[in-house]
Amino acid sequence: MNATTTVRPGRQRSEAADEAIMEATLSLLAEHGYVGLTMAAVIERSGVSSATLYRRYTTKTELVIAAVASLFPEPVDTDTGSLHGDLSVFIRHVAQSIERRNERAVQALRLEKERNPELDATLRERFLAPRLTELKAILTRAKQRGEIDTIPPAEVALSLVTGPLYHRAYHLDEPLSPGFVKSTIAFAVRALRA
Amino acid sequence: MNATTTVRPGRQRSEAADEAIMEATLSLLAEHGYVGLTMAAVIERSGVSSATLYRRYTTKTELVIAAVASLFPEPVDTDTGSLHGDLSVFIRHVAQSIERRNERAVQALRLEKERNPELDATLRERFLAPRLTELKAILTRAKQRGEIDTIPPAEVALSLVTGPLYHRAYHLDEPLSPGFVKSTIAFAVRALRA
DNA sequence: AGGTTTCGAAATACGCGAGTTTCGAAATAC
DNA sequence: GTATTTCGAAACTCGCGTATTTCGAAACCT
Repeated sequence: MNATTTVRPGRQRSEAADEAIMEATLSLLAEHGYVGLTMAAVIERSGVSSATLYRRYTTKTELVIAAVASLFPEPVDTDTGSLHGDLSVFIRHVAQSIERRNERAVQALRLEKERNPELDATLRERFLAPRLTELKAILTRAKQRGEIDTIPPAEVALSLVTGPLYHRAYHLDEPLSPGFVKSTIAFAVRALRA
Repeated sequence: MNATTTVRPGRQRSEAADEAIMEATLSLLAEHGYVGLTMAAVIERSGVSSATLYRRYTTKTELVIAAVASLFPEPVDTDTGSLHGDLSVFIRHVAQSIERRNERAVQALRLEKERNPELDATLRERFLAPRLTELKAILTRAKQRGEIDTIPPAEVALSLVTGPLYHRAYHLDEPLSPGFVKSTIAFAVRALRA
């Protein structure tokens, strides 16, 4: 009924092309970063023609923002009844996300955020906000159960809890093995029980 | 006496130009990343002519590797007599390094490491190795004092101890305030006293 | 002093990436 | 069926980045 769903005459836009473009953009971002991403590479990998790509996104910036905005972090239910259980689910979820492609694509946009406020806002909304909300809920429940005395700022807690995962993956280039994830969980629980 | 110190006839290479090139390269790396770094920008910011730059480094890769290799992490004496004291010095040192330019330049090379083994090796040797050595010494002393039972792998400990700092600086874009650094130190001490 | 090298300034060749356009074929609303 | 729109393929313009070269001036070893 509204403007976006109005059916236009003529041939309809291929949904397969849409998905192929997003897929190619995200994987190329993860591999080569924002500056290293080329429209030509997107065209080649997606198998789409240049006319098709440019009719949807006239600039590279537009394309990247659309690709990032298409990402929805899968929601998680972390309410297990204990701080250790909640953090365990939360940390494993983040670890899985890091080892997939999306998080690498996001990470590759770090320098670009400073130059592109819209990109920065999109990233915060899609990735940071959900994590902060979830962690805040975990801390609130722990407080109610008496497992922690005071609730630290969610942003501080997020850095303490997930920082080690990113460091191992991106600085050391080591896999997030089950053993390492377990260590991270144990340390996070001890840290928050101040 | 050896080949590198042989005095050549004619005008000597300007040491000021050497430093200006390294300085410009590192700051531009931190700002724009490897792909975003251009020889023209190095020439402009360093105030050096293109002939001067290219006589020293014929390719961009060569220039970047030289710039990274020119970095010497300032050594720190972390031996204070207690685990808390040692980690306090260590973590503050890393935090300062992150807020300076060099660490940002190194971070910007993350994607490039995968394509350039020589760069990867240089980075590990200059940045990772000294940190691991220092942390290992801290852990060994703590073990001898009986402050910890077992010595964890140095790489695991490094991620747990410094990961939060990088996360806050690079993911949240928040400053490493004294309060946050203090939290990180407290977290690390509690974590290692398993 | 003479020969050698580096210096800054500038011009140049060359390739690559962004963005546009043209073309004929295919799909679809009406 | 007809008009409209999208499709892939391909050619094209334009600017920018890499790398090279030329030139005269300046610095420096012997």
